[in-house]
Amino acid sequence: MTAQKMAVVNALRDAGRTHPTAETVYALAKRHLPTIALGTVYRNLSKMVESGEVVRILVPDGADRFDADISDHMHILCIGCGKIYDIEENNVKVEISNVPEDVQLIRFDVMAKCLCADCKQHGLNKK
Amino acid sequence: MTAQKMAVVNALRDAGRTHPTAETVYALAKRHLPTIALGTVYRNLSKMVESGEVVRILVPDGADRFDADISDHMHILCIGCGKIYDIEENNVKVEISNVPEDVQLIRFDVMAKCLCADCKQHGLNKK
DNA sequence: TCAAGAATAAGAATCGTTCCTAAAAATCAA
DNA sequence: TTGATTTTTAGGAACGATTCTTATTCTTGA
Repeated sequence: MTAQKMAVVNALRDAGRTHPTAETVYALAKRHLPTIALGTVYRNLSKMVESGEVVRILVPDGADRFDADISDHMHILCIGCGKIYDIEENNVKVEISNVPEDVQLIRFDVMAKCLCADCKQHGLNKK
Repeated sequence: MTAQKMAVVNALRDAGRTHPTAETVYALAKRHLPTIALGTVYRNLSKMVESGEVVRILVPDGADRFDADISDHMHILCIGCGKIYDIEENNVKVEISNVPEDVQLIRFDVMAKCLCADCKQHGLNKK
């Protein structure tokens, strides 16, 4: 646990449920450790994703987002404003049948798209 | 329907079920129209995605893939070799419950990850 | 205490993709 | 048909996100 990794961990904590991009994590981490480099943030985030401490969320036409909440849950992306919302795992059911038996399924990523309440009311916000 | 779009359409037909990247479509399109430019391929693909003639498949850590088969089906990505396999729609079931009613769900993308038969037998191939 | 390995800062390089510009082609109006 | 307007294109520069390189700074432990 280096000071840099600690800064990334703290940044993710500070980000709360906002599903920040690497760039945002970098900005937050700098408050804890002003000398930290963007590359270091990317490297630590990637390692943490690999080790399962953090989840990487792929976004169409945008930078990856990161989630320190590794409890089982999935995400909905608002196509209006780009915000990502959480959905508890037990509210999502995915079933795939008739998969050839020599193919080993590893896992599913479900990304739902939505218009959030704000965007429905006030029209698409940026992005 | 310009000659360039025709070349892209033919390239996609040539690609069959291989879920090609834009770069691959470009290579195939060149056989039909050697002077076509990469930017033109990207532009035509994007238009066709927008108009619903073609499906864009997002891949973690890699270039987008394109699928001229717009029948309802989903995809599994082999994390060993990067190949994408089709799953018929009626073999996939996704359900999301307890979505706040002021949030309007648009659609789901399910990307499953697997180890395909080849990679299970012969170990991870590249990528 | 020193050597060997791991992690870092800084910025260059890379990759996939989009944008820009000038030229060519298609469309339309009279 | 002719000219004007619009659309599309080729080619390559530019871009954003991410990874890589290099030289330097920590760790670690014999």
